[in-house]
Amino acid sequence: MSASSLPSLFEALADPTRLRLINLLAQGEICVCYFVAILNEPQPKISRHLAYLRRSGLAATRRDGKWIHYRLGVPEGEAAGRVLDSILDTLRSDPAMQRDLAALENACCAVRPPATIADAPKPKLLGERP
Amino acid sequence: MSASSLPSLFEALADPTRLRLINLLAQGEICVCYFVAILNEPQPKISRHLAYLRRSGLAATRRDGKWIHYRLGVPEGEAAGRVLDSILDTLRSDPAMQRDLAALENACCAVRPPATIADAPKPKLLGERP
DNA sequence: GGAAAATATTCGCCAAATCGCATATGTTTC
DNA sequence: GAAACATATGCGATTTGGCGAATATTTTCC
Repeated sequence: MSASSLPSLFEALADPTRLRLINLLAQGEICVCYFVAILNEPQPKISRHLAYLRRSGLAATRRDGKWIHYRLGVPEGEAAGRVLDSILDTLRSDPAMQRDLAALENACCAVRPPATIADAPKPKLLGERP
Repeated sequence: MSASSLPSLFEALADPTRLRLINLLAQGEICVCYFVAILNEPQPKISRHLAYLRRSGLAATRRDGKWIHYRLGVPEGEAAGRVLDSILDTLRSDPAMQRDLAALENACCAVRPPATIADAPKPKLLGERP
């Protein structure tokens, strides 16, 4: 990654909604309806911010029937990876972000998940204990 | 630093001119005319971006007669410090940024410095060999 | 094939950021 | 105190970004 691409990386990070999305994406592969349910924001808003992340190379998608799963797309370059890692670290240390992560865990493993994500495919979280 | 302040941190970093300024500021305390000379941009543009950095807490100033010296103002919070450190690291690894640093060294130690900074106070660079 | 569900996109509007240019402010010097 | 210098700020124009509301697209299900 050349420094000429750093400004656009930071533009992508300069929005509270996108930071929340990135924080969740760090957990693994998650489908859109989960973001809508957890952030509790209008679906078009979520979709626009996810599209922004995809355009900026920070996210990638996989279609699965009518669902679309998002995952982190790490920007190329070792140094950029370190930047992103420390950012993810910083996010994890924030209470509001921890609340989002807890809500994700909750939605994943709930016996009776909320109606909006009732039959959505479960996220594939990284580093899970089997 | 709470995550609610992260977006504004990233907004501050989301500009090529400000990244160049930050890269130079990482070297120590530098007065404005050096930035103007090294970046080779209009003085009001430099001044506005420096003011932006100051407002966002990333820079602090010290008046010295008619000159004003800028230095990095590290944002509070251990995690944010790590973010900033890795960003500075990334900047250092970029060729264009390295050119700026070389130009700074050059301007500092030149026998005949360019007229625009001829009698400006020399920057106080950190970690210099005495 | 038509309804329903999941996701994406368009549109109009408003707030904010950047820029170039001109000008103001503060400081020194003679 | 007036001129010269270093730095900051105001202004108008342009661009960009985010939002809500409505709508389009793609896929499944019956």
